[in-house]
Amino acid sequence: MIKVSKLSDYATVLMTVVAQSDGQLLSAHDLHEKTRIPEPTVSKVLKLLSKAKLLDAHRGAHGGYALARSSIEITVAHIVTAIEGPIGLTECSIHDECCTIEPWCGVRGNWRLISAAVNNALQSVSLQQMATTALPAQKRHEQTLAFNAGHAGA
Amino acid sequence: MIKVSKLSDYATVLMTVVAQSDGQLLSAHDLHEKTRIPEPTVSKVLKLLSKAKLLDAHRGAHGGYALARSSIEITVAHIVTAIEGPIGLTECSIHDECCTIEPWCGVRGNWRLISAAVNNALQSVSLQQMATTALPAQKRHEQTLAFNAGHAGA
DNA sequence: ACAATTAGGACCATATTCGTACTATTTAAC
DNA sequence: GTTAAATAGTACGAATATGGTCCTAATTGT
Repeated sequence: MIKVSKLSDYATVLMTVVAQSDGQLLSAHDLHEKTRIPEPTVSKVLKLLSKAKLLDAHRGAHGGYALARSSIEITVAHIVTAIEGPIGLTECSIHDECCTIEPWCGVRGNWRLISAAVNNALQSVSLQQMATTALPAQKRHEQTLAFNAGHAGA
Repeated sequence: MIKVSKLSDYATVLMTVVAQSDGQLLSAHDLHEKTRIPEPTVSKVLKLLSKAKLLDAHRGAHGGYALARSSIEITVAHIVTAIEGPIGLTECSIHDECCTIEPWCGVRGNWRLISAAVNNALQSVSLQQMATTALPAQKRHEQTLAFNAGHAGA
């Protein structure tokens, strides 16, 4: 199975919750309580998201995290990249270093193109869309709901 | 980095070579020589591809493998699925079993949609396209070259 | 000053992946 | 019929990646 790491998955959950908090600061502890993700792990993920400038961190008493940009401008691709680094399906899609079979390999160019297509798929979903469809129904209908239209054709 | 396993990568290389052999049987040993992938590993991958009915296996002396279907009908998605099982970016995209945070998780539906989009990207590239663009230039121009047009918009 | 909070590492247990090896089965050629 | 060449299936070990935890330092509101 092609998969994103568990940490990336957690990251989307956490970002979604932050996006739903209307700019209020949420600490690692708060987010642990809301998501039940183990607290040290929450902390680790938040640090990575902050380092990638997707979250603003506020230290000290009553500190916490908030979105660094509007949820419309943040995509799933940003989140995954923050945790795992550049998106590519094979090593050679990202680095030029040859693998051991490189001189006999004719498919490298193809993998680069496929990786780009996957990247597009992830870029086509914004955090706002994630946060909206993750909301209970009564809140959801108040917001734009272009999710399916947005990426069904990808 | 989101990635397919090395074995899946090998599988695309091997399938590409088989596709370029005009229906002639190729043994695991032949393919090892053409690709420099370690022979036991070649053998393992071929078994998986055969089990998935992407290759026909012929046992016995002068046996080997050939495509089970036309290279137009085989996609990268088929190959990756043969090696790694169903394509999904998170566990919950494929299985309904809840993960530990399931009751607090609002993003599962979104991951299913994103996984479907990625799946589409992989389905949009046929083995024929891989094999064609992987060929040396003089052979390549004799064949259809719709690769870029085929998935650039995905 | 103190308490609450993030920053940045280091660390370990576990799971996964990759490559290999072994045995059984099938089939063509002689 | 015997032999050689090939795949089928399974099991296994080493290397690697991942997930989760913990510790110390730095920052900031009360």
